[in-house]
Amino acid sequence: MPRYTLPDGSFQESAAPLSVFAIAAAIGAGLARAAIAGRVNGSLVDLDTLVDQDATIEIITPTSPEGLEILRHSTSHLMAQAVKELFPGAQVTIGPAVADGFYYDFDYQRPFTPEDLAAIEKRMEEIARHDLPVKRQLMGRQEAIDWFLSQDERYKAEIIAEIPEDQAISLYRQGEFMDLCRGPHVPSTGRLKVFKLTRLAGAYWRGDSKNKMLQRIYGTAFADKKALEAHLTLLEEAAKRDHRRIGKEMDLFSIQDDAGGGLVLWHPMGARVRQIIEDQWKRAHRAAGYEFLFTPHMANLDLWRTSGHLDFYRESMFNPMTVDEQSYQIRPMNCPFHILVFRSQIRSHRDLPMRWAELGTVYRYEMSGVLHGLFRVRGFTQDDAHIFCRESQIEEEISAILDLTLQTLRTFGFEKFEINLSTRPEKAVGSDAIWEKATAALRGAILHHGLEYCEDVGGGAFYGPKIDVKITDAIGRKWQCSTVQLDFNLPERFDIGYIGEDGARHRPIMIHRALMGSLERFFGILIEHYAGHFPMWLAPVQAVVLTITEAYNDWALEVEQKLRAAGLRVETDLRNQKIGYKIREHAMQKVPWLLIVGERERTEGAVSPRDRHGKELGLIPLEEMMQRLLVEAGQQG
RNA sequence: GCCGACGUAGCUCAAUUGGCAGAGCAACGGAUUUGUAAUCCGUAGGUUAGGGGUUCGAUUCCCCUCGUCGGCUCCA
Repeated sequence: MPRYTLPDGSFQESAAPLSVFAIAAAIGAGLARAAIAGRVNGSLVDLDTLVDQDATIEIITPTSPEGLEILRHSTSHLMAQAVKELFPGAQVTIGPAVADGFYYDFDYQRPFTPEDLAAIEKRMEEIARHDLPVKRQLMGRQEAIDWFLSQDERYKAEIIAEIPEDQAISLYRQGEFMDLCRGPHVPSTGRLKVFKLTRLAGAYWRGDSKNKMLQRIYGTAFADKKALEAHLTLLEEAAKRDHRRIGKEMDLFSIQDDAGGGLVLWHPMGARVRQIIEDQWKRAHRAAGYEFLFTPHMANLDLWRTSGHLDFYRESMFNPMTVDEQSYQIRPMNCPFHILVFRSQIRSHRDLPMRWAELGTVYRYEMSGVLHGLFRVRGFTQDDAHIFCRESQIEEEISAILDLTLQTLRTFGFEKFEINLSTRPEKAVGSDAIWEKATAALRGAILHHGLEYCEDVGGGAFYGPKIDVKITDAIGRKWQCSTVQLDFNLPERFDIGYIGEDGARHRPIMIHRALMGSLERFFGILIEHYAGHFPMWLAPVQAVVLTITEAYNDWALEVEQKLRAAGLRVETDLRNQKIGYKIREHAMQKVPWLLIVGERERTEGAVSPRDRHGKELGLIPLEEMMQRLLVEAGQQG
């Protein structure tokens, strides 16, 4: 008599073994209707799985993250079936659920077109309407390979051949369509109601550019129409916030062919924001005990040979240039220079830790196809720093870095963080002991801050463990900017050392870290986070004084001059235009405050402010408004 | 780099099956002196990304180059 324990701790008993579906039905008719799969003792299974012994059972519905993933995975099968019906020669390859939808890769003799997409979607709806049962079956390895080969599905046969021996081969059948899949899946195609094919793309078989290019069709699916619409709205919102578009509208920056792809030109308004960011950064670093360095943009190729970049970073570097018969390399990183500064004299343990920061511009070769606005460029400025310290100082230093990181990110308006600790990969330099110690120190620093984190086992770089911090923006997207990375390699390669208390020479620990990562990318993220509506302290123009007519130019200029003298970024618009026209123009430029001046304002030494939401504050004496603006301009975070 | 889509005035977009390349905004000139998201009139603005081909004729069809956009690990 199996006993089924449910998530709430209660349990169901049954005289005979029940299927997951039957258990759901026993709990409630509503749950049975919503159920698409189950979790039995922690493993996801199909609804018709018979549970013949005691087990913990959870019923999966499309509203849970796992349920949604199953729904999307099943929708990708539905799409594959539609494609096979419409394009019989197409071979199916893989079709997983991904972050916000699913895809399926096909090999077909000709490219699919947007019209094909519409036809596929229509056929999917038809198949869904037929409500075909989706049935799992096991098959012998060779039998499965033979079957797929008989269908001329060579990719599937290849996949099966690589499945570990101890794993069962399962197939899912819906109508005439049968696909290799681990499952689980929804019980029938009728459960797939809300889906949409979104785009076409090329994708290499197994993501390897040496392999054949397949055709990927992306789609998404949701539990209900409302969720799909919410998703589409989010996409629209993201498009509205696109930093490339806002960057152009607000004249912040450009990237032009005449200079080259991935090379950013910061226009005056963008440069203002950058300068504010840099000033803030410098203040915070001074307070945190950093010194600043300036180092060259290129160096003798030998430096990069010594650092090892020439070996392990070559694909990301521009080709060297020849100067006086010597090879020079434009820098992809700043670290070797900081090492040279360290090595320029004998260092004592009393000097450590040394914290050296640099807004260092680096150049990296990115394939033309991956360049993307400010997010993926070929030249960018890192808010880089290197800390040289003793082993015993690691935890304290990392802790201080985390402080500075979170403080900085909060200053720019980010509140939600996700922390990742990456540990020793298989191929690594440095002794197990040092890895062990360092990783423990990183962990300790994270815990010291009471932060939650995920551990990415084996995800570290070969030269040391690292901590990455992801931020969440205003519309819920995640971005990784900050990274703190221990390095056991470079100190070794450059043979740097310090004299310890014992009079012997010791190897310092080197920590690389960047808070914003790339100023260009961070600026792009800020633009999208705020949708161009920068808070006062970051806004390139904080206020514009608008005149009703030319008669008030004198007062407008006086207002501008006074606010400027107080340190505010203010402009005047004296143009002979209607006030509505001027308001519209500066509102579209997302200026936080518009100060309107006319007869009444001049007489009373006042302004009539209008905020960025269109709210009019009425007549306010200039002095009072100036104080308000100064207070707002001082607020960060 | 590879696959696909795209490339028309500074910007946003038109131009029937191949038949004189257009509009709005912006710019410039003039008028208007205006009270909270577009005042009116006028002027100028183009090697239709670049190159080649087919054609009596190409923005339109074909080829090449350049660029932009969406993708190219997310485990059957």
